[in-house]
Amino acid sequence: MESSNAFSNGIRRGHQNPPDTDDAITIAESVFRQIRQAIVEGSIPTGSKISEPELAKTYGVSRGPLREAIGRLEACSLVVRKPNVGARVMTMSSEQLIDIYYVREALEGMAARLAATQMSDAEIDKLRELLSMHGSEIEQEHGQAYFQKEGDLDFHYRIITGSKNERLINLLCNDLYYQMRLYRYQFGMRSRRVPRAYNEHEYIVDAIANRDGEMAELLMRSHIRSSRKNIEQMLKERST
Amino acid sequence: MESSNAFSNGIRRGHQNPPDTDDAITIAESVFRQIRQAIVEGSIPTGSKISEPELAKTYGVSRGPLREAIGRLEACSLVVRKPNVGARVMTMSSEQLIDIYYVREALEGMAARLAATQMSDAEIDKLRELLSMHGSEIEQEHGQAYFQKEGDLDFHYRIITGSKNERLINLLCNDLYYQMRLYRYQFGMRSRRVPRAYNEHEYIVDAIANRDGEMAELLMRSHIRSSRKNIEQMLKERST
DNA sequence: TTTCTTTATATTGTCGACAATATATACCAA
DNA sequence: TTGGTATATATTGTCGACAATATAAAGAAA
Repeated sequence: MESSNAFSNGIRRGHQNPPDTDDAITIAESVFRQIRQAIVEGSIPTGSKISEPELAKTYGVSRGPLREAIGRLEACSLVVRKPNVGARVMTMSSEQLIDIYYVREALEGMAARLAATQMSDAEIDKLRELLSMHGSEIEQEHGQAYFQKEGDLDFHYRIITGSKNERLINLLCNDLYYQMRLYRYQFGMRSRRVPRAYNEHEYIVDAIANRDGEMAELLMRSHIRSSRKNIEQMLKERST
Repeated sequence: MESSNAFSNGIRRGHQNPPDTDDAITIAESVFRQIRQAIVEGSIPTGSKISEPELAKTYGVSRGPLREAIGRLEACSLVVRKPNVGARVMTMSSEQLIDIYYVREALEGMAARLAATQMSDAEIDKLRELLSMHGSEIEQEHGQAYFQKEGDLDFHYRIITGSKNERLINLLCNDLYYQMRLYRYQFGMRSRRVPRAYNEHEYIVDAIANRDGEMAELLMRSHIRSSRKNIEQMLKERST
């Protein structure tokens, strides 16, 4: 089930969506998105082999565009390919997961810093709206659902795009965040820090609203660092 | 002319090079590297169209592997592709260049922080050697050559790999740094801050040797920020 | 039985040809 | 001449078939 946020088709070009003309959809691109979705949802389990003839039949396409799709999946690290052997859906080791958190800390910290100067007042207002909506959802469902779903990602997504830094946006939204979603499926762990995380979100928005980039970066980094430590703790408990 | 540093064939997998077995080279991969080299060197000028039939003839391969190569070039943003139209070698706008510097500031700052705890004493020693070698080169040639060549990149490269963070390494060394090299060709601007940059490098190594990650990150970020401001200044002067 | 070699099978990599789309040229009307 | 339409050309996207490589199965030697 495709969620309603903006992850679905990646990022458009540039800062403002220009007249959405002529982004013709090719078969390769289409099957790429389908497979990506299947991987992130877990329909194609992690570690499983990507058989070209099999998938070609499944999606009713030739091997040509399929291989191109696999190439793109490899580019965003969702599959790993060995020459003359084939491609497998990535499996994230604990170390790799932690690695990603460090990258996120650096990148999203910068995004928050830039967002503090680049986001329009209107965007900030909308972000506040989103957050308060999340707040009431959490009260209703005792915080279970929100972070399970894509709500948390939605918040981060807004700030990332708010940075208006094309490269930053592409890196985070087209690569890392799909891997994060895959990991959520693979590890299937629930966050125990929903209320704290929500509060941290609020502080971050405050800093951005105050146009305090330095503070926004600090808070975002701390926020992601806490997530990482939470994960590390869980991994430790799990391994004993 | 391929320089002798390790950029040539990207990054191996993992932290230590495992027995270099079975990384069979496919035609697509081979032509990918050739074209990438040509783009970075300027043999294929920025903005020019990538004609599939033409390049296929040039490199003596079929369009199949060539298209795969182009796909990989697109993945690291060296070419930009429009469906049903074709691919062009990327042209970096000033804004895009600045965008990259922000990403580098975040990522390499984190790399320096991690390197301070992850690099072995031996690695740090070697880094010091490299740096002092650079120092004497600068004295000899009055600082002209060093940063023109890949020496500067070499230094940064060491620290990035020193982070031992696979994801970080891939992002920086496989994507961003090729684009930096392309930009150096496209803009063709010489740095006026060679002596200062060299000193900054020394401070960074000191911080790493002291195992002071916090400081290393601060210094690296400051170092890259200065580069960015230098570029911004040049761009301003150039535009008037 | 185990281990190595050899054969058979399947999958990936590569190629050339065809279809679909976009660009360039020629033509006509105003 | 200018503008628009229609044709012609070239390029990209897609397909099916063949070659090269790896994996699985079968057989031989210890």
